[in-house]
Amino acid sequence: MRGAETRTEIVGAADRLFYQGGFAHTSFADIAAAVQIARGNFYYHFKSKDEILEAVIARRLERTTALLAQWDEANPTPRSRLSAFVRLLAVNGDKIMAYGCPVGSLATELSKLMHEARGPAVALFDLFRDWLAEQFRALGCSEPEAQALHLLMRSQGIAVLANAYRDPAFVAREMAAMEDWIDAAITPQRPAIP
Amino acid sequence: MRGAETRTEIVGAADRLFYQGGFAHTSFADIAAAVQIARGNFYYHFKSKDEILEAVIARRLERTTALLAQWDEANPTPRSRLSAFVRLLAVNGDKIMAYGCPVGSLATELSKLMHEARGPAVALFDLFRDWLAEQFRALGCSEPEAQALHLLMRSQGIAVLANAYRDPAFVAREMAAMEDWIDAAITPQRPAIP
DNA sequence: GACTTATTAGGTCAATCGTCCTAATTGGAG
DNA sequence: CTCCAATTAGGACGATTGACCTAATAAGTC
Repeated sequence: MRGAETRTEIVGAADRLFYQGGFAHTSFADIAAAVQIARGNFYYHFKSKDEILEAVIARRLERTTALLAQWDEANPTPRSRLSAFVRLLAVNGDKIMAYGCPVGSLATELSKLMHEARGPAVALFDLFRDWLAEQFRALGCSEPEAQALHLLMRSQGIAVLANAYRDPAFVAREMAAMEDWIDAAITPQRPAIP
Repeated sequence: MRGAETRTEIVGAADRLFYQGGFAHTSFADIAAAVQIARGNFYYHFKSKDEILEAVIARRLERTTALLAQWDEANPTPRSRLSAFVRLLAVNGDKIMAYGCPVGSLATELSKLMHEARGPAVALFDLFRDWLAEQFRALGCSEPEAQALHLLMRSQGIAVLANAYRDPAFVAREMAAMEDWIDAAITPQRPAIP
């Protein structure tokens, strides 16, 4: 059963390298060097590079699902759960400033490559969107899905500019603005996205 | 002087291809096919692929500067100029849904490649940021640069999600939300980013 | 029209890419 | 211990990459 471990190591290294350097720019040689494995050995575990990408996306889907479940556990109220989402920008602040958002940058790259895995990559967005919408719905908001996409939109915009300018103050300021927007959005008298 | 025309054609084709398929994924063969030119001939006009990228960024800086000047001309008030910025999301809607934002996606890619042209690419953001800040300053806002970055952030977030979901309704909704935010931001009694 | 420069065409280069194949090695089952 | 399957190591493949070189051509200039 050593094979399964190797496969996991490959997917883990590929995940990290795809995030840091992009999918197209990461070669088998790069992954092989990271895992300390022979190059040809990849094809015992994966038939092609695209198959590694599939596995990486599957891994991210699993880990994201687990993260959202953990947020559900750790936060009793929908409002505090939304804050957990906002705080992710601070938790991963350094990585985001160095490499951008793993979800957004992968989806954008696969779109440009016209890669068939674009759909599965966008499914990562779906996880966050549906989870966020669930929180807004629990808070009695009128348009939970639109509000979820709005939060997702802001997090993506923050990630892109954080990566471009690498300014922690900007991230902190926009995180606070997100919190303010949430508070305003869940106040009944103000209906939609202000 | 045919040489200058050829160079312009090369840069124009490279600009489009870099946008549509990304910088790393676009080969000399791709550009050559687009311009109908011999591959080896590139090196008369450019010493390397990186030099083509420099020229593409320079071209984008020029064209963006011209666009902003045109917005200044066409719009008498700072408020209407801000709307011109928002409308860009609709004007380029189809391209954004297909390829994302040319500025954001290039900056993100060059960041991952650790390419030296990342700085010049981010300078494209500077043009928009400074121009937006000028409008907020003219409107007597207290933090024009932060507000400029906020608008830039929103446009980037919209571009990423528009590219991911390809949903025109989402873009239209968020454009309207941007306009509402601007109106609230330039109302004196409400200070900063709400 | 001769001459010189600017421009282009076409071919070659080593390096690297993803892919594939086969022999060696490992490790558990009988 | 033996044997068989699982796993790994290592090299070779054709294709493509960015880069470079040189000869042919076009375009002015005198």
